Amino acid sequence: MIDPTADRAVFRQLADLLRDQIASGELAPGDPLPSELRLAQEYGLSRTSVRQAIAILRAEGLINVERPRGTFVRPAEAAETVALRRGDVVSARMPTEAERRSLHMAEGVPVLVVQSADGDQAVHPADRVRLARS
Amino acid sequence: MIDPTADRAVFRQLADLLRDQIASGELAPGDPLPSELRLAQEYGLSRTSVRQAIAILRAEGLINVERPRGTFVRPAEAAETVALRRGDVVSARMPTEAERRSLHMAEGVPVLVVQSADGDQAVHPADRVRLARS
DNA sequence: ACTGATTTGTACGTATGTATC
DNA sequence: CGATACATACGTACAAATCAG
Repeated sequence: MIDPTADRAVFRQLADLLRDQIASGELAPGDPLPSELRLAQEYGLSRTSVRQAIAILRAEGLINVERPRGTFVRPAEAAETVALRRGDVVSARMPTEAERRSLHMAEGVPVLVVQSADGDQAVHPADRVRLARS
Repeated sequence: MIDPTADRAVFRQLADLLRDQIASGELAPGDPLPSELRLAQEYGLSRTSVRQAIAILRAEGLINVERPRGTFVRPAEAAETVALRRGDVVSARMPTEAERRSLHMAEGVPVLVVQSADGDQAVHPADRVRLARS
């Protein structure tokens, strides 16, 4: 399961394991992950290592942590489609803290930045917006 | 400077402080951050708290950690422009571990996903690619 | 070639706080 | 009110890679 003597750090191994369970659907959107304490006991790790594994999945945008209710597989958001206009240039980056708060964004979600020809700039949460070139 | 009695966690306060220094240019691209030990001593924090602050900036894509050389303000990558075609739909998300390795991507960098009308899908590192609608 | 210092990474432990149930 | 679960913050120890001398 998890091999403390392996080259890969144990918290990375745990993150891999949980990521695989999410990817395979064994852990479906909305499902709770086992609590940190349960995971620590089950795999024989410290709670610190479990939290490092969880932190990886948070940064990847795979889970939501609702303190202190638990940790859940993130469900897909309903995405609105925004039309691109002539001369628009699209980029993506992680939001600043301020942007995350003001746009009510979850962790591990990038922003799409649309720079229009006239110099205006729009910033969209990438989990709720997709861009279409008509 | 950092207030242990404040509502905001000390490691978040330190992250704010460093983020501001990067945003203002006081820490310029390529500049090294003080070592974890130096930061811990300077601000009277444990190394654990310093590492949590650093982790935030890593997830935001603001710094590169080169072990054991040090931690540096991330310089901007040279970005190639890719043209969008009729019917393309653009989204962004964090890469999987496998994608990050195969595309040689730094931490805290999203991918741009271009779904073309014929069903093909292209995945681009968001720090090296921008998309243009002609 | 080697040695020691520096720096980040991993992994453990403890204690306490806070919000939910 | 107690149990549960995540958050914060401290500490220790050792590993691994780089660099200076």
